Amino acid sequence: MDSGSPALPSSPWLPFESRRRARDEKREAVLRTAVQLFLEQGYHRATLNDVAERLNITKPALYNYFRGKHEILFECWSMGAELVDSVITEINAGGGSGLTKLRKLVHAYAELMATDFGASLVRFDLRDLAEKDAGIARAAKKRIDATFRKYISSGIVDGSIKPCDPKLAAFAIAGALNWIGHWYRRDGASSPTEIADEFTARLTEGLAAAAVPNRIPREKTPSAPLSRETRRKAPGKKRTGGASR
Amino acid sequence: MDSGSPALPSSPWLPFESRRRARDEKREAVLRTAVQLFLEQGYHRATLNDVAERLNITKPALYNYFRGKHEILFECWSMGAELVDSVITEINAGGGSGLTKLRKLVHAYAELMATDFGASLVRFDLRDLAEKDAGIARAAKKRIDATFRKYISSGIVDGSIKPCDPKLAAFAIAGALNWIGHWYRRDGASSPTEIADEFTARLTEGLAAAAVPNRIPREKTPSAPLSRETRRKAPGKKRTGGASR
DNA sequence: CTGTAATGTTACCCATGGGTAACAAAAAGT
DNA sequence: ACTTTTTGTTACCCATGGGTAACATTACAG
Repeated sequence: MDSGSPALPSSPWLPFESRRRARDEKREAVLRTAVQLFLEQGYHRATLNDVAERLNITKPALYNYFRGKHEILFECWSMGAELVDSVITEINAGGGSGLTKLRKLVHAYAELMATDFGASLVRFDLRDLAEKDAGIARAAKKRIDATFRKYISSGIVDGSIKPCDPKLAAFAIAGALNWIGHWYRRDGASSPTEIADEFTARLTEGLAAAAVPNRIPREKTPSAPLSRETRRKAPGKKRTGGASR
Repeated sequence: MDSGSPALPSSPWLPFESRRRARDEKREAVLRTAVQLFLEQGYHRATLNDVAERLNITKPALYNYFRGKHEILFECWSMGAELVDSVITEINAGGGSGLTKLRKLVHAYAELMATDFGASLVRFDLRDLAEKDAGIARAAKKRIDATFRKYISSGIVDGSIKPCDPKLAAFAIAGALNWIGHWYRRDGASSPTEIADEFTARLTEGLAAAAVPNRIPREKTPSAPLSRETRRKAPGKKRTGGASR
């Protein structure tokens, strides 16, 4: 009975004692635990009781923070989407040819797929979302896809990428990247960085107009996909009024 | 009551009349309908009642042909696996460099992903299978992955493919291909053949050791991925004894 | 202290859907 | 014809798990 280990993703609810700390930290703790469980067991097999149990609370307590299971799923998915969005924003801010931007995107996206929230982006089934949320998700996916195509197209224009069908090329690249979310294991042979490096080379060398140095030119690529502070949410309460998100 | 359209994948059970025909045809009809429903709604949302309804029968009738829902899922998955296996067998029988074989595989696999049973291969969650079946499925996946790696490795040896990490290269290629199963729509802009041609070029030109003609050399590539007769099952009764499969 | 809001808990409800039992009606033997 | 097997049907069972109600507890304002 007393044996249970202290729950892997450190839980703000210590078994039976001090229960303080801010609301948002708890919300996030729920999401971290949920995304992990959804990934390892699948959304339908993972129950809210499971999620609650890992957090040392009971199912109804979850309803203090979320409307229901689908909302948890959606917010997990959103976390991943925000990560991608900030990656894109960062790349758009910088300069470079179409090929350069594409390589940055491939590299950062590959690393993202090795994270829980990143993987949730491609392993969760949009059909499990409420119709409204599914719409948002579809739109986000479309934006991401459009970005791949845009980089490729502009690369063709500026001469850094050889002519090809941007749509299918984008599908091929995104597919290879998304698949990482399905096979990557933390205890596997390759580290996220190694994978990202190799994929960046492999997926773009066929597109490069001329023979170019293989490795991604590390102009300023940070080791982490993005700076920590970029993705914070509005921390305001909730509970009162709008379901806006 | 009489209005219902005749159900898209022609059903051997006509609404309320002649019920003849062989057992196996019915089994296959169940699988065709099931795979379609599982793909369009997802395994957990698609109910056996749904499946039965589309076939003009009722749920318990399905149990004349299958042990339960997971068996149906597994057999759908198996259909896809058999298709891939026969593709591989065919390629292995033929000759050619590592690169040539890889291209054939990419081409055939791409076309397969545009079929229901092919897509089921990558869109069904192995965790929904019984542990025994899941083992079989994992083994099959491993064989397929091994084949990709083998072609790449042998291509490196025979000089047709430039040196690279066969494992990651195989993941990248398989990922791009598998993703087709997620985005391909019959009513989309690109036909399966177009997709297969483009992917064959796109995914292998970066690997080719020298500049080579882009398009796949159509030595003998049949338009259909494989000959119809290759994949028939043991048609014997069942019911008595062995659960062997 | 004391009232109120925030957060938990225990004890339920109940829709869903896989699976089964018991029976009906064709097909197939004999 | 008659039994027997195959293949359906109708009518159930019941485990699961999301969601809710009612109550307990703690934090904090005043």
